[in-house]
Amino acid sequence: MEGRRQPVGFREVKAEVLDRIRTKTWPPGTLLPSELDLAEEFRCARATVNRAMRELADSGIIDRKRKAGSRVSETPVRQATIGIQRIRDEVERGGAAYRYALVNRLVQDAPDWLIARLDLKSGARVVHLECMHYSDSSPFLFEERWISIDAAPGAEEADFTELSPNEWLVREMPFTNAEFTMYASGASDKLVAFLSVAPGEPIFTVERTTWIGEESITFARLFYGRGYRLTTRT
Amino acid sequence: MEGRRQPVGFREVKAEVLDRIRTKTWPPGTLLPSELDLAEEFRCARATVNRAMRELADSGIIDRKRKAGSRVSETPVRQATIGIQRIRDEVERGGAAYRYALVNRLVQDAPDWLIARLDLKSGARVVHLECMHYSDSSPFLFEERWISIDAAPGAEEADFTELSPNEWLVREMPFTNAEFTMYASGASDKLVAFLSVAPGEPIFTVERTTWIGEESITFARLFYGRGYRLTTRT
DNA sequence: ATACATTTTATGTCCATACATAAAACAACC
DNA sequence: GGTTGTTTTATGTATGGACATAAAATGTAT
Repeated sequence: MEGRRQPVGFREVKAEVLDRIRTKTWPPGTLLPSELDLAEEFRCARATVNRAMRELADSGIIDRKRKAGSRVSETPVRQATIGIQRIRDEVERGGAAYRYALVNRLVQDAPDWLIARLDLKSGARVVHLECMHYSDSSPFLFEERWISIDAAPGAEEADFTELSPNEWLVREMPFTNAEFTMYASGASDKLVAFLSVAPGEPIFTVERTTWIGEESITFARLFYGRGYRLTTRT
Repeated sequence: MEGRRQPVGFREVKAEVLDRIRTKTWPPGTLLPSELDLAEEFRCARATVNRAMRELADSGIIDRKRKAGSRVSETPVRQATIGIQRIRDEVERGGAAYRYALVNRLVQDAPDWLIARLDLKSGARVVHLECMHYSDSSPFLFEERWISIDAAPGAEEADFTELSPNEWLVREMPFTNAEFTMYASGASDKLVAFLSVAPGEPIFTVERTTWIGEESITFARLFYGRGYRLTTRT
């Protein structure tokens, strides 16, 4: 007879299931035991198994379907997460001092490509900004941004000389939804000047579109300085 | 008197809390009501509120601490997720035909930088591979890869002429942990030949280190062809 | 005042149960 | 055969209760 068992939590269940998958006790495609069976095996409540399995499903390791059960994913689509933070925080986390400078500010009619991208009304007006972010006085990134005045009326009054649009938006329109696109581009003449790079030099570039609910707020293109690397873990 | 209320689920709680944050009923920094209070307000169980709040915390919108309570995050670190899949699936998802070719295969002593990166024993042997992935016969990406023979003995026998190391690893060593680093690099002479690009042309590059548990398996450098874009949403 | 011990409290987790729901499996029918 | 309705079942979620735990707040002794 064993004594009092220590409580089995969802972490243990998750770890054990993951281990059986890794060691191919349950190879890809296997139909796993039902939550009820697993709960019985681990001597815990079904809710505990459910949470473990839900988290495994969230990270793409198993696929679940009502009635059909859970099976080990055959074509794994693993979810890697990137932590997106303010540019200031990104710089300061590296131990450097952050500095910001507004390069250009302009209120204009939204160009057609922007109307299409943000799904604006034709003739909508936007604030167009160009700014620099520095890390210890060396160029960190050049930012090109358009803000919809309809969606963010305050943007027309804000002058963005002290506060970067990045921080202004985080303060005024917090907790939006965003889409990020990353690619490599070659440095244009403008970037040569601002980022101190050679013409055509590879630039890590991020485009960011931001919505609040269904309404689009802003589109930004971020050109990172030489040597920038973005890291993430699964 | 109202009739029978419809059940309030964690989704509704989450949406309502999110809405109050967005509309600045609860601006950044606000200490939110306790789970018990929210459960009473929404007339649901605390577990329901707990799940809603846990998911908000997971996505970086609120910060939670025992006893201290939950507050709206002031310096939001939003989590964006990237779906990582097999290169074949990535190509085929774009509607193109996938083709793979092994360029070079070599068993060698691990170079020092790789020993450091994968934390290998000194003198460890690795399989070094170079391969091409095509999308509809146009170059999609050039892959440089090293696989630890200690961690994946089968790699010494596999010839990788038919099956790409990417797919071989997914099949043989599924469900590993990985770290991704993305940056922009300039095309080297080798890449000029394989990716049909100009010398120095900006190349979106990904480095991927993979572990199974604590043991590192493989390191890969992926050079994507012209025009590649990686997109993610929060 | 400072250091240490105690209480309080909000979150973290687990449990047993219940009912909802989607989808597979089956049966009945044409 | 094919179509349609019914049953079964595994997951999805809600509930109320319980105890664990971390950390803030408070009290106590030095």
